[in-house]
Amino acid sequence: MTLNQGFPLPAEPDADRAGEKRRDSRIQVRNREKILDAATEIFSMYGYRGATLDQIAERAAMSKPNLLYYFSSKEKLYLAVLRDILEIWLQPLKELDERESPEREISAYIDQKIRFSQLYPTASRVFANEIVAGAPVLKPVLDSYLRDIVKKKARVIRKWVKRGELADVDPYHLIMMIWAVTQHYADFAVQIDSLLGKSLDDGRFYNQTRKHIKRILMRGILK
Amino acid sequence: MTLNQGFPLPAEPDADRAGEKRRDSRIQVRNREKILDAATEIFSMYGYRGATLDQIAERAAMSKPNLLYYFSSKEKLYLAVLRDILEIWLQPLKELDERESPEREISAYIDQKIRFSQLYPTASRVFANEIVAGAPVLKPVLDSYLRDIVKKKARVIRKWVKRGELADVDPYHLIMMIWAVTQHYADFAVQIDSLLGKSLDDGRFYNQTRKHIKRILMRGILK
DNA sequence: CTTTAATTTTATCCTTTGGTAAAATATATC
DNA sequence: GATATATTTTACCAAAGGATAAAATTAAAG
Repeated sequence: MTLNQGFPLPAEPDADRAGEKRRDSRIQVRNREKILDAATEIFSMYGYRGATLDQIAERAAMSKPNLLYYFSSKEKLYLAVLRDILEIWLQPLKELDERESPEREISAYIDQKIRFSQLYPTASRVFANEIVAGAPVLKPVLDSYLRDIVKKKARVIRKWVKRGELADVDPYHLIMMIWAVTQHYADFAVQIDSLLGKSLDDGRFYNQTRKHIKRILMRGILK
Repeated sequence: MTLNQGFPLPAEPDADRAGEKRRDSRIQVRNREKILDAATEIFSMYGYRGATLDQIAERAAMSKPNLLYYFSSKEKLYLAVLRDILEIWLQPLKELDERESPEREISAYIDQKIRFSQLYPTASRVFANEIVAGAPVLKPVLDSYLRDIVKKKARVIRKWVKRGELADVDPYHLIMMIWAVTQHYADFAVQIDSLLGKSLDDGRFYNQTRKHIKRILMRGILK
């Protein structure tokens, strides 16, 4: 739950978070959260450049200067949003454990990823937007932090393959395939709604989707 | 090659395309194309709202008013770009033929989709942007045109299942899985570049990706 | 209750942005 | 090569957008 732990996005030594004077009052916490939620939604629809502080302020039910009292610039606000998202986005991958069976571990990983799509679809879209845009902000993180984690986990998968517990798949492609499929249900939710009239909010559909993805993928990679 | 044929996006009866006077001169054709290319790139990075006509004009190496001489508004330009993209985006799906084997047809479909990602990554990103943003412009098309095509093709897949040539997969989920995986390589190209230092431009990587996706998916769905 | 500090509002600034008008230049047609 | 037409440039404009200043209000501390 604790955000920003040893995290590669600079932890703003700015007026925003620092000051070190009085620790966040009740009202601070509440308003920050309101703003972050509103920002996530607006950024998810319009991307960084397309979003406006007016829209965000309106959705957070406060004036623009008031918003700027909490986050001193649009950029800082965007960074704060991304930081929160990346943290929860990465968590599941870290948990892949080579000592367990690939069947169990990969299955659990898919579960967690699709869960994320269900719980935080807008967050997923902000992330998608940032990456599709060429990751102007997150590039350094992708190049260092993410790269390292994925490399480590690729090794785990390769070990499973060597042990003969998994078909001969490329670890990187497998990981990306899982990302692609699970995130698709959040990022392209409108399209899915157009075609099926369903969303992951619908518990039945959620489970059907989850099982279907797992069935095909697991069949595809298990020996 | 002919764009906009029986196509659901209104075919601007505007000054832009119409006039009916002189059919597009050489210079018209050339400049329109230059603008569309530039617009595709800028829209792919910033989305509709985030993109500016100044940027597009600059990339097209002409002045903003000059650009507006060819496309009378930002919105019309965006529509023109989307129209072109959607046409080529949809084409492959239409070709799924129930008289052929699912093995052959789905394999060919995946090939075409990944090819699109290789040839038109920026176009794919414009499309992704539009959908992630909630399809403000394309929603009507998704709800009608796309919906119909997909429904028709879902029937084809179901037929294969009934004939016992395919495992018992849900046709919609299968189609979306293919979309998700193939488009991922264009839409999230930066991420892939960060992790692997590769892109679909690299012929070797392109083929490896193509085969890998197909291997896992086909194994997952064939009987 | 004051007094001090935190929060919110109002007014305003400067830049960017989509778009227009009209003049200037190039291209085509007779 | 003159005349009409198409294209490009230059000069603007009004609205939107990120940001700041300072006044007004509210909450906290003693």
